[in-house]
Amino acid sequence: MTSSARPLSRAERKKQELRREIIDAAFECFAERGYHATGIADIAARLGIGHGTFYRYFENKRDIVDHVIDDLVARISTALTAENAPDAVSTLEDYREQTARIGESLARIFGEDPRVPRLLLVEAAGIDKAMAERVLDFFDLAGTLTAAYLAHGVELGYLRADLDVHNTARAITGMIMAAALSSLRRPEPAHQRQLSEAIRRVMYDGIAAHDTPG
Amino acid sequence: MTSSARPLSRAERKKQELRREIIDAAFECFAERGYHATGIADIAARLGIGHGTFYRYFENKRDIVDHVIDDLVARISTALTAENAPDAVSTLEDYREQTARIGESLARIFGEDPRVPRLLLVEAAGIDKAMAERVLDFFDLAGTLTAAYLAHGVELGYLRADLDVHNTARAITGMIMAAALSSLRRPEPAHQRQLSEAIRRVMYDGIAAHDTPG
Amino acid sequence: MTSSARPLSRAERKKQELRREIIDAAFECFAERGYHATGIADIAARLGIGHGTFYRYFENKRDIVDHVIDDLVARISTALTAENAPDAVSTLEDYREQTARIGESLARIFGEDPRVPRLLLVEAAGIDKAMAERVLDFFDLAGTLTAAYLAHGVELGYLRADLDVHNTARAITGMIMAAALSSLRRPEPAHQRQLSEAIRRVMYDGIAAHDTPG
Amino acid sequence: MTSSARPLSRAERKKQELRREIIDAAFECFAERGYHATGIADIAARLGIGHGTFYRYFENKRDIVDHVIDDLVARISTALTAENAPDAVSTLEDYREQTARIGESLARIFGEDPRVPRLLLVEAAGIDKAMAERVLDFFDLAGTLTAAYLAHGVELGYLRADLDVHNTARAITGMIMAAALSSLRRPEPAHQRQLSEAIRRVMYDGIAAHDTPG
DNA sequence: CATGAATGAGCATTCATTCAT
DNA sequence: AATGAATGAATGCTCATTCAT
Repeated sequence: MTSSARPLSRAERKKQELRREIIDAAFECFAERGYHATGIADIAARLGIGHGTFYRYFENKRDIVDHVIDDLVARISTALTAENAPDAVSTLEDYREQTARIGESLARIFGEDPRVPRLLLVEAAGIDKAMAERVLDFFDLAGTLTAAYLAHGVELGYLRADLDVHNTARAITGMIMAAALSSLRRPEPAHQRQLSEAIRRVMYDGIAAHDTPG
Repeated sequence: MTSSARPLSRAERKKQELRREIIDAAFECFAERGYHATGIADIAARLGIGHGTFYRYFENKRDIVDHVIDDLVARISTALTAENAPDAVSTLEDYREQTARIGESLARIFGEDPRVPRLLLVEAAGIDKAMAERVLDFFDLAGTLTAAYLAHGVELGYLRADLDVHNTARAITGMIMAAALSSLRRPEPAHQRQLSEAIRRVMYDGIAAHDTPG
Repeated sequence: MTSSARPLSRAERKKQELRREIIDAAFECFAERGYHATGIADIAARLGIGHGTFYRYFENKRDIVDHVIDDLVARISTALTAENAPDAVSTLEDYREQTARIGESLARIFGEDPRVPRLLLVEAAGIDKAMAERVLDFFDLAGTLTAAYLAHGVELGYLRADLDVHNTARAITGMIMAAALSSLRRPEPAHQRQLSEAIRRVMYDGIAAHDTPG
Repeated sequence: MTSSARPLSRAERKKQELRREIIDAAFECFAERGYHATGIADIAARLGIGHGTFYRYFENKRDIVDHVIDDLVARISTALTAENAPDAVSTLEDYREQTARIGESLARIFGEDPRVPRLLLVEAAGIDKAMAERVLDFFDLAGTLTAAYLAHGVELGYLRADLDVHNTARAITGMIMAAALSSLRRPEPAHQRQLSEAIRRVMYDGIAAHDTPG
């Protein structure tokens, strides 16, 4: 899926390795100090390489941050699509379990390394116009994916027939975003679990008292 | 509330006026070009003043952006607390109306001038560590405010007794954030109204089909 | 002819003055060290100004060298056209005197400050493609000017009727160039005078022995 | 003339060959892009060799340009001295023919490949102080050679007895230089021939009308 | 008080050169 | 011998800030 030609020479492999390390170091720097406060020299110094070396692997400062974000988005996408497809479930019960699973996946990704949500939600949008667009694209993508899940549920009848699929998906994406942001200040798994549960309760039960269905 | 001594000399008043204009100009620049891409000269040029003058009113570039954000937060807070207090309602029906009212207020603020959500949600967090904290503070504040509404509803019995007030408030804040972000790309009032409605439907009815209470 | 509005404020005058000084300092640096070996810092240091100041007066390094060359060309043009017009003479005798005068003018310009021919003939062409073109333009211009003198002479009959005006002008320009170059190594006025005389002898008498008219 | 020991091993011969190719590639790069705009990598890339290899054959960038110029000067000298010696002629008629022959040789060299005059007259002098000196040396050399021809003619009586041999030689060199420069913009053989003819007419007939001997 | 000329710290980027493989 | 990955000195340029006028 990833590699095309197997026989990578040793040199080629080392090259790919360093490239990876530069992306990782850049990720760390950008997430910790912020994009604008990070110099190419900082990234290079973190790896103990000359800063000229950086330019053998990436065009310029703007180039690498794209790769860092690509990497993050890919990591998240992979984690999410791994075991959860929109059409993998057929009952509300299954769906609740699936959303719980997805929630856990997200919690793991964002919770394990707070730099992930920090870079994605705090730093990225402020880099420049183009990156802000990318971040908005990312939210749109998340909304579209979520909408697919919802549409499937409506089709199969376990979700409200009059559900505004796209806008509800946006609302849900917003709640996920809130959870990710909240993990920056309250990274404890317990808290994240509770927030995740509260989100699911809102989704399934709403907030109103039982005897007053609205 | 704001001013203490009334008798401002004419000079003093002009000074306050220019100060205001600088804040506004800075807001426009930061929102349009981004904080890092904006120079003090840009702000001054927009007003037709010398850029040295800027420094008679604000310490430095970092200083003014704080004031710009203060200003925004104050504007939003004012709009929200104007006619809506957490304890102003006592039935679910009233509460629905109140949330609708609040939603409209927010839609107006974010929808009227897309630079408001852009600066607050796109630019601000990436400025530096301190500003990122402020943005997170802002979200926490929004959550705390929302929590007060929810707590009032639980107390009066029109909201679920087992509602996780704080985390649900965070989730709701997230949905509002999503709406604000979405206004950047889909500023049409109709769309904003639909999204707002979808959010309220999630809050009151959840997403599940009626005959399957979960 | 030069200035349009008289009432230049004191500040404006100082600005023009510094601009002049920067051009002069750049001329000196470029002529002495060469364009590529000269840093903006060198130019600024020579004037005792901060190197940021440089950029208040000129776009970039490439910008100023254009102004330096403009300046040189203007200085030379002025000196040449001062008292010598192609149609100011009507006999060969007059023409010889005019060429002698022009030769002296050139000798003065190139001889007084060897950095002038050095920058123009040694440094300039190697700066980049665009400047090389400018230098060639300059030679073409010199050729065109010279051609005008020759054409006038042919018309009035004191120069050969079958003179290939344009190519002969190019040849003469070449001899002038040789004289300018030679002034770099043999700047003594006596030598320059002799070379100038030799050039004129070639022009008027050719090199062949009298009794063998070719 | 060039090699001392005959039996060059096969390896040795290949080495010499590559050395040649590097010089040629460097010549092309320097002439086309200019010395400063050419990187060692460009030269190596043109040959398809690693740019580390370059340093096995030449000390550094400055080193090779010396060799490139050496090569050019040698090529030109060879072409000129091939069949034309200062003392090979004894009449003005012969001399005219000889200068025509030399002119044709030069025209061929400069006209065949415009990169030759470009590198020699446009790029070289701007490289650095030392190279500028070399270029001036080259002109001096050309002048000295020409002076030898003239001296021979004076001695044999077919050139003016009062000819200022050295300075006239410089003037003639200047005309040749002008022709070479002109070939950059007007490379058509016809034009070059006309310019060449005009130069010879100046040399032999001067520019004055016949009946006015000056 | 307002101005904008002057400043220089700071940073991205290039490229000749070295050297381990 | 050939290679090209690594290096870091060098430099053009920006822009927030100061201060003399």
